[in-house]
Parts: sequence; structure tokens; C-alpha cells
Amino acid sequence: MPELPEVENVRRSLLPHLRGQRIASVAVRRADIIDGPRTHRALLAGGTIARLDRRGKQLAIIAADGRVLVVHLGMTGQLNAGPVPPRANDPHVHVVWTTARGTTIAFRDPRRFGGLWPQASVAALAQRWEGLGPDALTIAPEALAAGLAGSRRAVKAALLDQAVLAGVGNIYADEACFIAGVRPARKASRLKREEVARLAEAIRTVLVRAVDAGGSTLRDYVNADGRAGQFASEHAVYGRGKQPCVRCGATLRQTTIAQRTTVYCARCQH
DNA sequence: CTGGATGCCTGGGAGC
DNA sequence: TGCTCCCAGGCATCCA
Repeated sequence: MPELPEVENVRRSLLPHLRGQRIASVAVRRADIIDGPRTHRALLAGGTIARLDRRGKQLAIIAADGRVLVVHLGMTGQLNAGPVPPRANDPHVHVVWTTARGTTIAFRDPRRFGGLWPQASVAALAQRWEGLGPDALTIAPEALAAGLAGSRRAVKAALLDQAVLAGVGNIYADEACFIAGVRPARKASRLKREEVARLAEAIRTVLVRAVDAGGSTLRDYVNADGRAGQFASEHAVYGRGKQPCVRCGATLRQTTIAQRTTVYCARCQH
């Protein structure tokens, strides 16, 4: 999926299309993408959109009457907004909303790892999000330390655990470990206090930069207006296995941690 | 309880 | 070109 920076860019780009707008109609093309009640009411039909919230990689579309629709983009999910409806024969468009102003918002997800989760109330949303760790964009050192304490798994595995830290995926886990100078295979509970502090700062830094650059587009990701992100060209390690380290020139090592491809510099990261 | 492995899907690229 | 294989931003679920 898009990770936190990509979801945040979807949120920001979707906001002008939806805020204050009434959902005039909803068309469900593929119902099994919806987890929960599959009624138009659950999909916010007739509601006026008040806010778009984000926690980690999850996006919540919140109607003024309290209904909420949580959107998860999975690996290849998109929310495409615009004046023109998506092609009727696009097999990957699963739900289409039309606002009273005539804007269409399409949830498109070829791989279908994403989904929609209707929530009856903001309280239900809060309860759902209690299962997520603190949002990575503003992670504090103490909060990260608490999440890593007592965990024997690799620090990267812990960073990918949304209950520990919400928003980091494979790209930004590797990038943050590189910036912090921490090897991703280190046992989470063995990091020193200053290493955890560096890691927290690195996470915030890389995510803020990625948000500002519009996110990382590897192939599928675009924001609600169809714009690709520009941060992939700034990746120091992700996707650069066996290439020279941008900092020291050593050959970057590639391995597997938590079943995910992992790239790091053995000279810069300890 | 924790943490590792598996499966869910489609599509693109590499290699033959 | 065409075919097969491998890999990909995530995460729920099933095991040890």
C-alpha cells in the first residue's frame, strides 16, 4: 500500500473535492471490497462530508451526521476524484461516489488488498483506531521506546507492526533505519535510548519530507487528482540493493526481514 | 503470549 | 513475441 505519506497526500488532495459536499449517490460495482454493512447508507449516501482524518495508513471519511467510512488502500488502492466518471468497464473500480456538485470519487484497487470499513459513529472509529499505535508522522521518542521495549524481534519488524507504530511500511522502515544509522535486523529491545531517539527523529524526518514531495510512486500510487509522488528519487536504500551507499559508497546489502526485502548499509548502520 | 510463515490478488518485468 | 517465474507499497490468520 501506499504508506503514511501517500495516504496523507490522498487525504489532502481529496479534501477540496469532498469537504462540505453532499454524497448524492453511491454505486457499488464489487461489494466484497466492503467489510461490514454494504448498504448505501453505510457508504455515506445522503451525508455531507465534514472531515477527512488519517491514522497511520487508514483514511476516515467523516460525515456531518456521524457516519464514517474507513478506507484502506492496501497495496494498489486509489481514490480517484474528478468531473468525469471512471470507465464503466474498468474491472478494478469497485465503488463510485458522486457528489451533489457532480464530482465522482472512485475507489480503484486492482489487487484488492484494500477495503472499505463502514463505522456507525465517530466513537466506533475511535475504538477501531485504538488498535493502532501512535501515528508515525509525529512519533515521540518515549512512545517509540515503549513500543519497542520487550520485543525480541527485529526492529524493522516492530516498525512495520501497525499496533506499535501506525503508518510505516517497507519503504519508510528501511529509509528511517538508514537515516538513524540503525541496522534493521537489530533486536528491538536491544536498542540504546539514543538509538531509539535517533530512530524516532528519522521516522518523522523521512515521513515529513515524503509528504512534502507528494509521496513515493513506484508504479501505482497517485493522489486523488492523479498526480504521482516525487519522493522515490530520494530513496537512499529502498530499491537500491547492491548499489553504492549514497553516504559512504559501500555496496548496499540486501536481505529479508519479516518476509520483506530489506536494504541497508553495513558501514553506516550499526 | 510472541513472532514467524502463509495466503490473498493482479500485473509488470526479467529471463529464456 | 511469447511463455514462465518472481516480485511488489499490506495485513489477517494460522501455526509453533
